[in-house]
Amino acid sequence: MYDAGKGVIRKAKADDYREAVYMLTSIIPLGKTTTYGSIARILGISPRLVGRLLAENDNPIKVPCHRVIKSNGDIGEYTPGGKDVKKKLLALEGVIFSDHYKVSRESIIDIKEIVDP
DNA sequence: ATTTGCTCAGCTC
DNA sequence: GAGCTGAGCAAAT
Repeated sequence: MYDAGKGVIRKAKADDYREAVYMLTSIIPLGKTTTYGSIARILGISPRLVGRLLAENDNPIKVPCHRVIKSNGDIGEYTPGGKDVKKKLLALEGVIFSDHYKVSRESIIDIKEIVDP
């Protein structure tokens, strides 16, 4: 982001991406999941960044980080409570699981399908 | 199915 | 200032 008027350049750091990541995460429909890679690709950042930002999210209510999983369908990590809680939450929302820690591919959608259907 | 290499902001030394 | 770490990804084996 740039603020040319003041000649101040705000570096595109985690703070700037944070908003975008949160927004994208919060628009994931109930019962569906997305991958870190999808988000990262839209924002033009690396997948690990997405995870790092979500890990530091200060608003778990508004940002359902549990709806973001790995691209291979496996659940990533989950700071508040661990994977078990994450899986439980997802299952409760209607996400289909093929294995104990793997989400069925049908419950995974690309974030792009949401922002640009 | 498993191993390997890549990525890049943040934290630590 | 240099190096390690990590809520991952993708390609090669």
